[in-house]
Amino acid sequence: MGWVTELPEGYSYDKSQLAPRPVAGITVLLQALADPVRLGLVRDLAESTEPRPCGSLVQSVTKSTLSHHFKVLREAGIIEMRIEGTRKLTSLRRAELEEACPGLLDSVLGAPVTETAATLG
Amino acid sequence: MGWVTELPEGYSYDKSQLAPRPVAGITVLLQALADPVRLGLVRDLAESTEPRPCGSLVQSVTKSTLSHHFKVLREAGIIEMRIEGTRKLTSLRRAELEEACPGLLDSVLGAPVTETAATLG
DNA sequence: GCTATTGTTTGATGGGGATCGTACAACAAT
DNA sequence: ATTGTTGTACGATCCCCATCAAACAATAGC
Repeated sequence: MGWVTELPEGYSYDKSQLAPRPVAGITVLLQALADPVRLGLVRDLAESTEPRPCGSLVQSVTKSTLSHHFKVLREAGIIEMRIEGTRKLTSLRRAELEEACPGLLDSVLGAPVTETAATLG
Repeated sequence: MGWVTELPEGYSYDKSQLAPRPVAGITVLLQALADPVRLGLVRDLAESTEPRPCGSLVQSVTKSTLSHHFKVLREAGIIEMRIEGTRKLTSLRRAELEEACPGLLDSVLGAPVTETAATLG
């Protein structure tokens, strides 16, 4: 494993990202959901009962951008990931969200899809 | 009323702001609520049954900034205002919000106040 | 070893938004 | 008219964020 000792310049994965975070406060939650791409991700995740690999979701955006959005959702405690081979399976943390802010997810998911990534830019 | 005919340079109030707008789509709604100052305003409005003048709410911010936030809330269809003398009385549009996105306002108002303007901004 | 796949990190860029100060609008009252 | 009160518009500034390209991390399989 030579790569562990020869990192370019403080470059490495942040493995703590895999530990699910506590659900954030209401403002951070709303900020995380108030983006059309992220809301689309959450909608897609809500529709499938099984956890899904990142790449199987919305394509209107680059991998790096998608990874950024996943990070925001993770840090807000909205989603969690687990490694499976070279993939990371993502799932909604419905129970934790419901406990932290009852009704929020349901009301957001129940709202009509008015804006998409294309609509808002 | 000489002031009506002698505007400096396209400078005038936008009177259409007083006509209540239709409640915006979910993304715009969430964006409007995802700011600690605006969320504080909404909380304050929700606590008082009577409409309140703008100046009687949160003071952590300048008048102009406050006016900006009210504009955002108005354009999202979250609040409405009516003129009374030199004041403008503001009120939450609970029924319209409930119809557009059932449960959203209740879940947001029910969430604990974790972040304030001081905490985040 | 090498290669392919999947996701992350960094750095750069562009746009939007929160904030403020200042000037103005609109009305009330004297 | 002048003054006071309440809110709005404009311009400037600053900071955050969404986006991308390119390089890397980590695993799987040959």
